[in-house]
Amino acid sequence: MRNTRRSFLYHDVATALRSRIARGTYPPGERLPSLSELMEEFEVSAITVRRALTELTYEGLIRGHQGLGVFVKEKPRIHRVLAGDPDRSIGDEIARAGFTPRLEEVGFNELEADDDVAARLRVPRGSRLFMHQKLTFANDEPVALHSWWFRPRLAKQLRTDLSEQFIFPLLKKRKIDVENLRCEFSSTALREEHAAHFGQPAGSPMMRIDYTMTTKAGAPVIIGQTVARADRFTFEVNLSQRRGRR
Amino acid sequence: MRNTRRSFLYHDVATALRSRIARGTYPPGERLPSLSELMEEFEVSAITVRRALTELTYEGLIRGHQGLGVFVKEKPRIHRVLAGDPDRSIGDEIARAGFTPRLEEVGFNELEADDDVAARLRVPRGSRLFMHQKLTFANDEPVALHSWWFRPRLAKQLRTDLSEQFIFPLLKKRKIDVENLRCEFSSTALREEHAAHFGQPAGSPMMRIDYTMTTKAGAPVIIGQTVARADRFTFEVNLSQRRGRR
DNA sequence: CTAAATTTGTGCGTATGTATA
DNA sequence: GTATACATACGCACAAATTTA
Repeated sequence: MRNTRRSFLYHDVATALRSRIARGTYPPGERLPSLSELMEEFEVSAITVRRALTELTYEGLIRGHQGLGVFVKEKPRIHRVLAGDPDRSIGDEIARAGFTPRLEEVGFNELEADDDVAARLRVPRGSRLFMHQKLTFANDEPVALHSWWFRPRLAKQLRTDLSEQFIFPLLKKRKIDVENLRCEFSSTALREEHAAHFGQPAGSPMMRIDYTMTTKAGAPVIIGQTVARADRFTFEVNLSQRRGRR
Repeated sequence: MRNTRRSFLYHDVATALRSRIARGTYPPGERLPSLSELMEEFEVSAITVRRALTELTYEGLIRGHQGLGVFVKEKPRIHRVLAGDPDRSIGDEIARAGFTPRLEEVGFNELEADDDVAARLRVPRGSRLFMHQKLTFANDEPVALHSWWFRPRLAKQLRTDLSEQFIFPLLKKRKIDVENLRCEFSSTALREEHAAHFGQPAGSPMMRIDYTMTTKAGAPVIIGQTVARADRFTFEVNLSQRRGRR
């Protein structure tokens, strides 16, 4: 008798608020009624309203500020087209969404390949590699963290420009031709080690894209990863279907 | 003074549990200590443990069963390669992940195009269209909902096979050639109207892919959408970089 | 078959901390 | 300093699902 899903209070409240946001009763940027007002209106306790608000926060619909109130989030997403025009960078796309883009190098480190990276780059475990990490901001809010792993030679070749340029335009400029780009999209929770960069609690919903750039022969050249705030991004790819690419 | 992030109890508990799961102290499939045991160990109240568990549930790490306990989720993801080999369907990929795939038609309806669909298919608002919806299961658990919108003519042509076949192999069989496939990846919360299909609460983290199939000239032929459980899927695409595709 | 025990899940009342106006 | 409002945390009660006696 699993279908007799009785309803729960917090769920009803969350649903009601969701629909008000969707239909514009609470438009983007506006403040929601206070906790105590919502308690009165729905005739429930604080913890029930709280739980409903927590859910909507996870969904990226609202954001609370202590002492101020809870606000409906502005919705424009950054629309990132992967492997599109290499002259159009993620910076341009952030600007198109109406935000001011900024770029900040987090680190450029030498390290030894762990199991995961070694397998993806097809180098022996423990090999010397370089990792480059960059944060992108939209209106001074960090929205995506990009990590790239290079073999030493390529790392030295690109080092100076990496801190100021995005990688796709850079590769084009340096005439390093990458024949194939494999992207793996998944959805994760913000990991503890990345939480500080985003100023958000570990566990926030994130999108993750793992990149593998390969030569024509299929040998991996560069691997990378983007961890982006799930509520701020849409990623687009265009696939042309000319004969089976296998 | 925003950097003096004092720590919170529920956060500390969540972090501790997360790391135990990560390092295998609680291996996949195993039961976590009960609420009251965790309360004792961490010397916190029930509500604090509860909130930590709620977070891990949102992250897809654990799953609770009333009367039984809380269990670490088995992690194999279904790895879906989009526009890869058209002979390999999502069913095969579910099987590869170690689950039994199943397919269930949810509906085939005539409807009038709303604003969103009309714009994407480039038909007048209110045009007659057909929508086809299918659920895919892995071990009898619904994991993805696929929706497709067709113009009437195409809908009639494909109708009979749609309930039993996946769309990519079907198009190949019928020699309907689609020159370009645009995929837009985003991350959303499970909507109220879809919650019943998945037997999960509205707001659960989902991945969403919007498809637009176009002819060489760029005219949209079929549009579709996949809503998939974020914790169960990885989507892969392969982009070859031969000359700027614009 | 029934009853008790265990365990998760929902909900209330209350207190305290902290950020903002 | 004061008022407001969100955020965290405690103790308690009860409902629902499962196992065990």
